[in-house]
Amino acid sequence: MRTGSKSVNLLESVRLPRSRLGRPRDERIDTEVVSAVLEVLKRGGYRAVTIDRIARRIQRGRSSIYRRWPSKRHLVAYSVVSEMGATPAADTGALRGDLEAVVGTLLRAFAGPLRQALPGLVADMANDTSLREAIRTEVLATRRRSMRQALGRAVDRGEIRRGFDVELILDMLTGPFYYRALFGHAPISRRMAREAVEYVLRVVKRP
Amino acid sequence: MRTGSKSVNLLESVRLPRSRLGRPRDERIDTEVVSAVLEVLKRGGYRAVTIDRIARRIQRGRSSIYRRWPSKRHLVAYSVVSEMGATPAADTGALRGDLEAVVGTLLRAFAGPLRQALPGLVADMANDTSLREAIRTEVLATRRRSMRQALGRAVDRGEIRRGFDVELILDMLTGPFYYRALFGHAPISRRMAREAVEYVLRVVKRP
Amino acid sequence: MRTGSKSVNLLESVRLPRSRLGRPRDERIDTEVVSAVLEVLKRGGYRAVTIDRIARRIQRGRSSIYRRWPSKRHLVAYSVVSEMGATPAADTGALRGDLEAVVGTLLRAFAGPLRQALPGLVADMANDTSLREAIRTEVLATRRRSMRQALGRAVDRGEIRRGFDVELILDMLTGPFYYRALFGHAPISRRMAREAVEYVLRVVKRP
Amino acid sequence: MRTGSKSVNLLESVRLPRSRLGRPRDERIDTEVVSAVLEVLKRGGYRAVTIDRIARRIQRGRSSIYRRWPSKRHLVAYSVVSEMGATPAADTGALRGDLEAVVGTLLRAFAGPLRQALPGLVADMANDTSLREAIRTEVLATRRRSMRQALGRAVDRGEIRRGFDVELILDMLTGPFYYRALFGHAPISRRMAREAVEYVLRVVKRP
DNA sequence: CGTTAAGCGAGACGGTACGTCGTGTCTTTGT
DNA sequence: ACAAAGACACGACGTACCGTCTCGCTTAACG
Repeated sequence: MRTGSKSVNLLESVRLPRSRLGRPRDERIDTEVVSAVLEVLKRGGYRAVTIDRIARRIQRGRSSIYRRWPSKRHLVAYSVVSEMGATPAADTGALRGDLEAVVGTLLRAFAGPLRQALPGLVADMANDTSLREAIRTEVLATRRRSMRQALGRAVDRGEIRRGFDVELILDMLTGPFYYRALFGHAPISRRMAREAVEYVLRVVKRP
Repeated sequence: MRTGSKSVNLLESVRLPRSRLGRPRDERIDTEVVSAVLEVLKRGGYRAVTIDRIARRIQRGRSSIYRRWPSKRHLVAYSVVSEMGATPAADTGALRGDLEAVVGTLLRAFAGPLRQALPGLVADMANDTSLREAIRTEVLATRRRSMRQALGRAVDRGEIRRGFDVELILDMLTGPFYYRALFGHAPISRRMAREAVEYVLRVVKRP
Repeated sequence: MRTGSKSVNLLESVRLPRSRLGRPRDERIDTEVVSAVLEVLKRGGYRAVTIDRIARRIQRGRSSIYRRWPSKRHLVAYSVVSEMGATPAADTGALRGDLEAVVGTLLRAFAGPLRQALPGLVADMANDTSLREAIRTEVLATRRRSMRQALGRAVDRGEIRRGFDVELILDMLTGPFYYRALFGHAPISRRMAREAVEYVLRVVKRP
Repeated sequence: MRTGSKSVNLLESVRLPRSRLGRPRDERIDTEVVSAVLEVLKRGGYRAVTIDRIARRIQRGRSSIYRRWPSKRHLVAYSVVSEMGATPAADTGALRGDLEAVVGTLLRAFAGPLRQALPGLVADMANDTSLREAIRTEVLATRRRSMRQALGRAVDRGEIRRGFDVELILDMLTGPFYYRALFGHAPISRRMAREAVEYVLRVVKRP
């Protein structure tokens, strides 16, 4: 966010330079809004997040929110993303370590408000292609890229075999987290995370 | 559905005997509603499904819908479930065959209107505990139970090892389907289904 | 009511002979319905009178009501009328006595459930010409006719002058009762009734 | 209406100064709504007045109506009242003149849409105490007060006797108008209005 | 140092879906 | 036939959000 004109980008590493003219934006509002969203999300779920409610909660005008995010769904997406941090990756030297870092991030993410927000976001993604793209490219893609690189390094090190379906491996590692978060049929636990890494390693290990 | 009073149950294996009193429900309406929902779902997604639109489409009163399902989300859930059929399983004699039957069902399911409905349903589940329970117990649980049994049989036959995390295995097999359906970052293909079975077998095969 | 086919007549002095075929109507239902209506009327006003509520209250089917009265408004009209009795009049030999008899009836009428029913009935009359006619001819007309006759007798006796606007006199005598009943700006009391007669006599007395 | 928050007051002699904050209400909508209501009232009666119909007719949102009036009945009441104008009275120097002014107003009122609206309003008044009070105090009370004053002046001038029941006299003068409007058993004519005044004068004239 | 462009708060506005309720009719089985 | 129960079509109600808009006021940087 934080652009001159509203943007579909969820994250922005660099603050886009805006016009110097006029009253400058109150930077505090950005933070206030996001944390209000996360709070409400945690307590009432996606449905409880109402632009009006958020605005009243932080004693600001609704327009101050709409000036920064083009719609409720973008706001929520941004809030969630900024909470869980986009940064995954790490190069520990061994595949197991790299994968454990990844599931560690997921573990933390699904403990927070993401869990509450996910269902609603997923629904909105279905109706808003731009949001879908944004989340796909700005959130998922980053993680997946770094996971793909970790697998690549392991192949190069001769740690694992080659020729497996990389994308599917990624999905088998992380899919269960999303799946459980959405349907809640089983807990997302540290133990489960450990096992998931174990099983994936078993699939790709040299024959 | 199809009970005397509105029910939270999504499916009913046995037609509950309803009171003989009064004008009997017009069975056709049930079907008409469900297929209208599926059609609209396919063409416009979850948001396009409106009780009013459905009613007008089939030339019925809105009350006839509300008499059968307590809310829109229950209606959609029921429609989708009845479309994909709750029936999973099969005992082919070999684990590979059993698992292939399972992913085959998923493959077909995510080709139909389920894909359109899933995001919206998932969101509603988050806001409606009763719906969540209903889907969990009436849809997921059935599938998972039969998968669990298939694994059990394979263990008994000595086909695979024991001591793995059954639930996680189930999630690693089916999770990727839901995950891809929701985020659309990769296609749900026959090939992918085949590989998924392959990888799972690799995890549970005897050492 | 109590006709073979539903009728618009509110009152029926003579029981119309109905077909002997089939199961005979349960006469008790007539009474039960009417008293239920009057009760509900008294406690909740016109709006509280719901065909469904009445039926449930007396443990009968709604159709048993619709079989007897063509609509809610006819039912209410009938109930009210049958409660206050259509009979006005009397020939006491002196105008004052005759008029006092009339206002006495009104006094009693507006003490009962009529008061609760009147506003709603009045509204329905505006949308249902047949009801309007029915009430006009079967309720008002009777009273007015007898009042007119009382005035005629007084003229003949030389008790009062002639040449006044009879209809207006009737309205000035009874209008205030309805007016007060509808708007409630002043009480309908015994004293007020007495004065009304007094003033009317003053208008028509010989010069 | 026209207050900051929705009000039960039907009329406001003085425009209450509303908050300067926020986008100001579009004053045109007030007028548009009211005249649409009056039109519909005239052509279809009370039942034809539907918030939705009114909104569509003037090409506005329904919320713009609900923002101004808490319910349909309040809207209709306001519309009717604002049409007939609350102001009666006048001091012509002679009682006859004053009373003629009063009945003149009534005559005009019952020629307009009031006649169509009255029955429905009367019914709603029975179910909504606040509306009842509003109409009583803001419409009837004003008229009656000025009539009472006219009678007082006449007494002071020695034009008429004292000791009569003022309230009843008011009801005998105006009651017949409402009575006839509601039941339609006799026309509301100029001649009838003239006679009514005549008769009332006869009642209160000095002995 | 005043102009000026933008931020800000409040709230009106047009839309759209929701779920409820009441009406009067229709359709069963049972009596 | 009537009785009881309840399904059915219809349509209004009032509520809740959404995202846009329009005010008056405030705040800096620019000129």
